[in-house]
Parts: sequence; structure tokens; C-alpha cells
Amino acid sequence: MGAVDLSTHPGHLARRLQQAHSLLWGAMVSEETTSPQFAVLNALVEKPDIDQRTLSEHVHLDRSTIADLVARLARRGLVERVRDPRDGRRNVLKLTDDGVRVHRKLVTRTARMNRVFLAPLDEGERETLLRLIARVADAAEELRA
Amino acid sequence: MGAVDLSTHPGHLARRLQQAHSLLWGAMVSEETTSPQFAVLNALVEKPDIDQRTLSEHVHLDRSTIADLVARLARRGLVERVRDPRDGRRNVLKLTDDGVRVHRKLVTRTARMNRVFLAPLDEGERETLLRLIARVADAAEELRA
DNA sequence: CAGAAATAATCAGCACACTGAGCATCTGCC
DNA sequence: GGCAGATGCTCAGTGTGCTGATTATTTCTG
Repeated sequence: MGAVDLSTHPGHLARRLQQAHSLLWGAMVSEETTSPQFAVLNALVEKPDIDQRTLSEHVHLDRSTIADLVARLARRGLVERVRDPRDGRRNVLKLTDDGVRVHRKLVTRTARMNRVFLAPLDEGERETLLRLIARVADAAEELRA
Repeated sequence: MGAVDLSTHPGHLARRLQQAHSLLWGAMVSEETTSPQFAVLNALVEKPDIDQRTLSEHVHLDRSTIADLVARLARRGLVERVRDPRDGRRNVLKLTDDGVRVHRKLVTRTARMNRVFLAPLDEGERETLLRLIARVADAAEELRA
């Protein structure tokens, strides 16, 4: 039984894709704010005053991971985390003015970065890639539930 | 400036894809041996007696990451790490019998898992997805060099 | 109203993945 | 032979991401 060709393994390719992306992100978007952090800021622009659990569903991240991540954003003053007076279990989250500013700046840069990242593909291929990944990811996340 | 639709962001999708994959991996392939670890075992089946740097190029992982990862595999007795007597800087890597056994077992299971993972796509779409990811990842890794 | 169940967050522990710094070793040039 | 640069590895530090256990709070039920 010999070795296998990893270039036909979606998991290995997904890891490489993610890795390559985060490297380019560091170079073209921000060294301080990571891509998952941007996802959180973006979710809070869309839906302010949600708790960490709701947030975690929105960005498809674990509750523990969200806690760490939000703590880092709060330390940097981009997010405000307040205990809900009506329900003492929940942390209500909100962007600060700084958080809004950072998000705004990164929106432009991520758009630029995505163009570079997907430059090897033509318009049709880009759409196909995004659609296929989403289908597989959606289905696998379903499996979990 | 409002929020952005993350489902059109390849980085976010890549992370979700990778996440979904590693979850399914834990359920269907192995809880002890992770997907990157399997990639390392597989590379050593193909090319024994290489050093960590060469290995890191093969599986597209950082030198530091490889060091950690190989240390874990060595601790579990799957890999042997010997200082090269001809070049005292290099660690020469080799699978143990246990390592070969584990690799063999996982080859079958990963094949099964990949079928489940890609089940939402038809045969043509599967090929397209893998090919497109590889093109983007290759190009981005080029950019780095 | 009291106890049980459900829910939200936190914490410890592990793996992956990077950067940047440092150390040992080897190679090439003088 | 000796020094400079290149090379391979390790280490410290940080961030992402998970599981499983614990804690606090709320809600449901008898």
C-alpha cells in the first residue's frame, strides 16, 4: 500500500488555500486585524447588540473561539462587551467608534485583496469556486447538527 | 459604509471548509491522528530519509510547524528522528513499523471520508472544485516566493 | 416556591500555524 | 586553516480553533 496523491484531498487543499489566504491577508490587508476578526467586526456592523452565541453562529466559529477573539478585540478597544442587565448570562456586544473605523478601512482593502487572490481565475470560475465551496461547507455543517 | 457579504469572501469560505473538514475527519478517520499529521506520514511513505525542511516543502507547512508536528509523531512512536551523521544540522526522518501501519489504515478511511465530504457535488463538480482550489493556492504560494 | 433542566460564558488543555530570534553546523572563499 | 555566509533546527510568543469541564444565571416543572 503506497502513498496517496494529496492534491486530490479536499482537506489538504482547503488547508493550503486558507494558509495562502492568511499570508496574503497579512501582506495586503492588515497585520493587526486577522480575517476571522474582520468577520466578527463585519457581523457586528450588520447586527449590533447580539450576544456571543448568536455571533458564533453568524460567523461559523466556536463559542470558545469567539470568547478569545472578542476578548482580543475588546482589549484593543474595537468592541464593547457589556453584561446584559436583563439576562445576567449574556454578554452584549457592540462596536466602538474605533471598531467602526477599522471595519470601514478593511472593507476596501479586503475587496482589493480578493481580486488579487482570485486573479488566476476568470469571472465564471470565481463564481463556481465560491459556490462549490459554500455547498460543501454548508452540507458538512449540516451533518454536524 | 455597511456590512459585507462574507459568503463572497474566499478566505472566510476556506476557513469554513477547512473547519468542516477537520470535524468530519475527527468523526470518520481518526481522533488521534490529524489531517496534517496524515499528510506528513504520507510524504514519508513516498520519500523516506528526508529532512524536515524538504518535508515542509512537500506538505506546504512551515518549518516550525513541522518541528512540532514531527515531535508529536515521534512521541507516539510513528516516526523516527535521527541526526544525520554526515550533516549535523539535519534531522533524518523515517516511518516506524507502527507509522506504516497507521498510514495504511488511514488511507482507506480518508478515501471513505472524502466521498462523504464531497457527496453534495457530482463527479464533474468535484474535479472542478479541486482543480480551482489548487490553481488559486499554487498562485498564492508563488506570490510568496 | 424549590429543585431540575437549559443556556451563556469561561477555563484548561491540546493541535496547528506563523514570525522572528537564536544556535549549531556546514560550505565556500581567501 | 579560518572566517563569512548559508543552512537546518529549535525556542518564545501570538493567534486560531476545537473539546470537555465548570460556573453562573435563567427558565421550566412539579
